Amino acid sequence: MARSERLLTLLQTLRRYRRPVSGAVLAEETGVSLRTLYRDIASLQSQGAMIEGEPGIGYILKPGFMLPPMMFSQDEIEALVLGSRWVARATDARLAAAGTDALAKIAAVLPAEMREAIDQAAVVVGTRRITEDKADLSLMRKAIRTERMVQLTYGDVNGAISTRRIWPFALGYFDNSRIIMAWCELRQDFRHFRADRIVDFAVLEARYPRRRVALAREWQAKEGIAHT
Amino acid sequence: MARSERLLTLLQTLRRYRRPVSGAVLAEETGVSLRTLYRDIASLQSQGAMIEGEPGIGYILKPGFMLPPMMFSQDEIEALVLGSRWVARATDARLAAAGTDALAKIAAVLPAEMREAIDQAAVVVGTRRITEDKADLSLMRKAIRTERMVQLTYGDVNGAISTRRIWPFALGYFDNSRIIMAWCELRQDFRHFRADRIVDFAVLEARYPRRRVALAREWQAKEGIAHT
DNA sequence: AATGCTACTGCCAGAAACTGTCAGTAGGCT
DNA sequence: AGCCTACTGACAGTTTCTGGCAGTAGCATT
Repeated sequence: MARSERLLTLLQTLRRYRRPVSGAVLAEETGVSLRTLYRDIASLQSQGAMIEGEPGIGYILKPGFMLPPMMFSQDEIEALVLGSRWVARATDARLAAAGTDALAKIAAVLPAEMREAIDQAAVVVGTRRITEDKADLSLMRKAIRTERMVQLTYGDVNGAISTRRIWPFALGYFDNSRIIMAWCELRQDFRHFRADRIVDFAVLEARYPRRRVALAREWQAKEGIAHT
Repeated sequence: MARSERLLTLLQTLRRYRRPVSGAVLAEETGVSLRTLYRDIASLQSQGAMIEGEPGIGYILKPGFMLPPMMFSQDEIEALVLGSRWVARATDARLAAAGTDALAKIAAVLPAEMREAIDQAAVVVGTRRITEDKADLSLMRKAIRTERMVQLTYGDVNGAISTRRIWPFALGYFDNSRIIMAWCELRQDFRHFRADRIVDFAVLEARYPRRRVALAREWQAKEGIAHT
């Protein structure tokens, strides 16, 4: 197997394990000696892969993804730039920061002329400044990703405060507000919750009993709202 | 020089030339024999680089960019996905298609579990369906990129049709409309033009005498509208 | 039609890089 | 203290890469 392919295989193998893996195991799985494995790890790290190794423990890959080299057309780059810019402007603080970071990473590897074009791009996003949310939406996104139940304290239209347990499966970014879509245990039905009306919430340890994707599909069928 | 670095150098060299370059020239610039250069070209092509070679002509790199391998965090991937999705939904047809393509390319190289998460992502974009434009905005974007003058036939608020020559330097995507920002020769000042009020336009061969970036900066200073 | 320039492929020997083995240092866990 | 682990250096064998050569074929100009 060619070296470059082997490195991708190694990365894939590392991803499979959630706990630290010893170099010996990785070496056997990729069919290579331990010495070479150490060299491969070093090679991946020098290319930006976030692999951490500790003596007595093993290797672990920080969550995230390594993209192999790929080609984007001018339009595609422009779309990525514009999209990231919109994210940076119209979503919650943490996701916005991630959008800015991603943009910076891409800009760093583009030729100088194109980098300048990005800094002062031909495409501009104009959106009303979004309303601020008290709730930490990055936490909510994590709950959605990991399919965790959420204990929600919510103020409805009339200002009445209620507490309920929900199964959040999607987060919608609309022109001027963020909406959490969830199954509501209280109502035994799908409910939408505006982020700016959330008084407080806590992510519970318990996973909800259904798959997020299935919930989203069912909701889509019921509500008939396009969301692609 | 390591092979992988050399390939990136070759790509960079290819970008510098706008006309077809012979393999011999490229071989000398990258400090390698002609035979090896042919191998390098083949290697780049197999990695997705859009390099075209014709006997008797030379090599030419189609516009676009090759991203080297790089690492994105979970949040950054999510930001890119959400951004592309917004682009696919809220901009003109061609840019929207580019956004979808870029998303597909990224999805194709992510591990299966993550691909599924993208298909039915935890983040959803909700935007009012945009109004349709008669004008082909991809042409306008190209005019902006190449700093070409544009002959514009425009209907103003009162429905009065006028024709003027403008120097377009930016395209803004707002909640419900697209706005072309330009220097207007008729008024000798900056003007905004709503895309849905454009009756017709033609990209002229003549380049306008100022740099797009400079115009954008000046406009920004004058209007004081944040656009980052 | 002829000539010159070019892309592209196969072959082979020398050069370079990679790989495995061995030995040794150092940090974390029980 | 003992075990597991990451990590580094040295060296020989192996593999891959590279350059030169020869040959085929497409494009443009004369």
